[in-house]
Formats: sequence, C-alpha cells, structure tokens
Amino acid sequence: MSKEKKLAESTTFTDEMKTDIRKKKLWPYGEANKVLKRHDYNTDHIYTFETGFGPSGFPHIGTFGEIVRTEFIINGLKDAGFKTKLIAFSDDLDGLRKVPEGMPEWLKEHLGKPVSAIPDPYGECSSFSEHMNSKLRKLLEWMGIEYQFKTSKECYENGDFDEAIKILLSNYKMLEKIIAPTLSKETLENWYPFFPLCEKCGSVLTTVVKEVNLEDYTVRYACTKTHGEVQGCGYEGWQTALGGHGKMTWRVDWPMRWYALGVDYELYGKDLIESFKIGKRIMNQIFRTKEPENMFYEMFLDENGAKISKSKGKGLTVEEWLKYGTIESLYLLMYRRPRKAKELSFNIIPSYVDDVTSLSANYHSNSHPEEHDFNFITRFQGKEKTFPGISYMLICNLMTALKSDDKKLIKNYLSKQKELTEEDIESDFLNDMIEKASRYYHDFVTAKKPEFELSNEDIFLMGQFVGLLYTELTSEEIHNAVYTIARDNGRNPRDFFKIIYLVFIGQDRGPRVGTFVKMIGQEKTIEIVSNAIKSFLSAESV
RNA sequence: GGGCCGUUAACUCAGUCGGUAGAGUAUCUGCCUUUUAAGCAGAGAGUCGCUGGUUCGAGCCCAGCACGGCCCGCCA
Repeated sequence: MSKEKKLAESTTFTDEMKTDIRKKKLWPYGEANKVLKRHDYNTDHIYTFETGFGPSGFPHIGTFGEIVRTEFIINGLKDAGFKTKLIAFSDDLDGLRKVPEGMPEWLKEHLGKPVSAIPDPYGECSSFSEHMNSKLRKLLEWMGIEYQFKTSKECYENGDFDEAIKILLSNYKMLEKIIAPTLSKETLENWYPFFPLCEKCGSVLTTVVKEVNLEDYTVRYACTKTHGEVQGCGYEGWQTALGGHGKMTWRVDWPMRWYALGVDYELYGKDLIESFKIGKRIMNQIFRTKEPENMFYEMFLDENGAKISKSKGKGLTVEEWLKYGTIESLYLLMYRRPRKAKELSFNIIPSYVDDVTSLSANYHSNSHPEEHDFNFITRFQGKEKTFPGISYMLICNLMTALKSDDKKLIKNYLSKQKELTEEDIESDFLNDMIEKASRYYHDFVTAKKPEFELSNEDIFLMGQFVGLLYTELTSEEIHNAVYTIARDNGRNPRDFFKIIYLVFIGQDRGPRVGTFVKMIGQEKTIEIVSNAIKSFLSAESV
C-alpha cells in the first residue's frame, strides 16, 4: 500500500523534474540532460561521474578545473533532486617516465615503476603518488567537494577490474583491430593490452607479453623492452593478469574503468579526444554497452599561449589564484566557456573578481534567478550570497593612491565614496577581498618603500601643520593650510606635500591631504604625526 | 592527413529561453588650485570574420567559406 503510494509520488515528481530541467539551457544543464536521458530521468539511479588524475606530477589548475566543472553538472542534478556520485580516480599504476623538473635525481633509479611503488621524494607520504594524491584531496576537501577517491592500484588489487580484464583478454583479436590503426608497426608487433609488473625490477613499462593462457588468465612475459631512459632487466616468467599484478595499457584501461565502475559521465581535456574515441569503440564492441556521456574542455594556456604541462610545472596554480582572487572568481573562471582556451596570468584575476560582484547584483534583481550563472559559481548558494558592490580594481587603485593597504583606512575610504551598510563594511566578503587585493597590490603594484630623512625645518613645518589640527577644520581648509604654511616659510608646496606623505605613509605620494586627514580624523592625524616625528628624532640622536 | 576551438569597440573580454550591442582599459572633454595605474562627471568608438539559410525578428540556431590557434597522427 504505502509502497504503491510512494511509487506514484515518485513518478509525479519525476515528470515535473523532467520538464523543469529540460528547459534549462546553461551548459551544465545541457550536460545534465544528456546524462539524465541515459537513464530516462530515473530518480533512483545514482548518476556516476568520473574525473581522472595522473599522479605522476602535481595536480595543476586543469585537473582542478575538470573536477569543478564536473561538479557544476552534478550540482545542477542535485538541485533538481537527482542522486549523484563523483569518483576522483587516480591512475597510480602509471609508470614514471622521467624525473619531473625540480625533483631529486635519485628518482632516476625508480623510473619505469608505478608511481605508487616509488618513495615520496618529499618524505611526507607513503609513496610518490600518495604525495600527489594528498595535494589534490586537501584542496577538494577544503572546498567541500563531495567525492569518492579511488586509485588504480586499489581497484586492480581488490579485483574490481578482474571481470573486465577477462572480457578484454578473451576478446583480444577484436581489441587489436580497434587499437591497431593508432599504433606504429614496431609497437604493434609486440603489442598486448596488458603490461605485467616485473616481479624482479618492478617496472611496468618494459615488460612484453609472449604467451597467454586464457584458462586462468596468466601470461608469460619478458622484461626486455626499452622505454625512453628505462631498460628492462631481462627477467622472464609467468604472471596472472588479475589482482593487480600489472595493468591494462592506457587506451584500454580507460574504457575498462567506465565499464567496471559504471561511469555515466566524464569530462576530459581536448588532448584526449582520440583516446576517447578508441574507448568508445571498446565500450560498444567489446563490452557491448554505451560509452559514458561526455564533453571535452579546452586547455589552459600560460601567458605566452603555450599549454600548461605537469612536467614543466609552468602556469598559474590554484593556490596562486586563491592568493589574490576569491573562490567565486576561480569558479567563474572554470564556469565560463569551458571549450574556449584561456590564457592564464595574474592580471586577469581582478576582472574575474569584479565580474562575480556584477553577477551577484544581476542575479538578485533578475526575473528568472532559477536559471542563472550565479547559481553555479556559488554552488547553488546564490540566495545566501549577496556581494557588496565594491570593485576589486577600485580597492587596488585606492591602495596604490593611498600607498597603504591598511584595512581600516581602506574601509573608511570606501564608506565615504560608496553607500555601504555597516554590515557590508564588516562582511567576511569585504575583509577577504581587501586582504586579497592587498596581496595583489604588494606583489604586482607596489615598489619598495623609500627611506627618507627629515631636516629640522621639515619637522618645524610639520609642527605648524599639526598645530592647526587642534581646531576642527574642513578638508578644504586643511588642504589650503599646506599651501599657506609652505609659502609662509618660503618653501615649495610640492616639497611640503612630499614631506607630509612621507610622515603619514612612508611614501612620497598619496591621496589629497585634506580628505585624507578628515578620513582618518584630525585627532588621529596629530597622534600619527607626533609619533612619527618623535621616533624620527630619537633615531637621529642615537 | 584527422579533429576541435576561436573570430564582438583601439586592447582584453562579457553577452543569462532568439527580442534595440555591454564592461574594464585606452582615447577625448570638463571638474578637483602638487603627485599617482589617481578620483568624479560626460563623450566618441562595433556592417558582432565572410556568404547564404531558418525566423515576424539572429551576436546567439543551421550550412558553407576565410583567417587565427590548438590537439591527435610517439607513449601513457
């Protein structure tokens, strides 16, 4: 009885959800609809997404982008009431081909071994790949992304892939037919879809299969191949192809994962388009099932338009972006046009931060906020997020003009120029933004603070100036006082301004003196100047 | 040889169901009696790569073309 009722409810719900999400056009919804259609909008199915990661180097911004972009689609599904799962898969059985730049030379003796069998060069984790995995996981956890972590090693060893391996090896001829067109003649001669792990030297890159027994899925192999700098040790023996004693070759490994893990969707970089096509054929012809729904994304490029690579370690990192930009700005970077190559450099960060602010305003005044970019870049927390309309670039400019990144000062200035509530001024968002703009200002805008000296006459002038401040003045009066004092003492006003700025903020330039003094308050100004002069005098007398 | 992406103001880029083309920077004008990657107010600036198609209506959808860039054609 209750079961029937439940079913009826669930069906009605499904129809509503179908029509609702089908109408939506933003790219993550487009992808969501592809994957929903695959299971006829079934609300009980757990829609499974995979992202791949090669732990032979540090995770770069592209790896991170793949996960975030996948999460956009997942969040669209979740928001519509569907169940999802994200598998972050680390291929830690991949053999190390060369010592990555900046890593110790002793790694050379481990070339050819799976990265999970190589010690951590930084001595922090149980293996090379563990180190890379932990870097990625730390980031994902910090961001609160829900995912299931799987590694190649554990899946092979658990036997999760055994059934798939049996199917692949039993269909060797068909497999060869699919792969052959992509291989050179020489490679094809000794080609076999399985690389045993050499029992003697531990290499996975140098073994060649000589004979196969399909009764028990064992292979006879010889460790005789040369792969780049790695040479086989010459060992020969029998080995089972199951249970993690080797791995399938790359183009075969990928579809095998789709099959074994039930992957419904995967994003991949443009460089893997050809590999995906092979994987698709393997899925269709050997596993006799449909390949995952999918989309490829464009590469991130460095400032010179070159592809960012793991081995070279170039390009902007996620950490670097977050040092200067808000988390939402990074999400926006990933959200916008995944299929357009983007050149990454520090100077694009301010505009992304400010775009988030305008998107926020747009979202909160929009007639149909239910389908809005802002939902994705806030991970569907848009309603709770209102960003005060303060420009990051304005803050940078203010800091430059004021030659100071003092938070209170900046806030004070902002509150004079813009209409901001007390809440806005004290918001975490503004604090965060000022801190980030401050770093940007320090690292990209400012120069070193010049050292300066004051003559007795300079100090005398400052004394006169401060003396006036005991009376309440307007900003104009203060400003004019600078001229008056300078002229009365036969000094160039320009020089006096310079002295004032040096005493105020240690720079020879700054904002308009009158407004600046009013901003920090006359009393406070007196205090700052008096202290500065005192400390200068005491330093002088030593 | 195969495939993909891009082309919107001088520059960098947005463009949310197909409904009068947007921002920042730069330029020009005015204002603030030093200066700054200043600030404020305003202005000019685009046949949305080209050609055709669908539509009452196209930057957006479809086809073809041109130019630019990238990936694959080693290995994983």
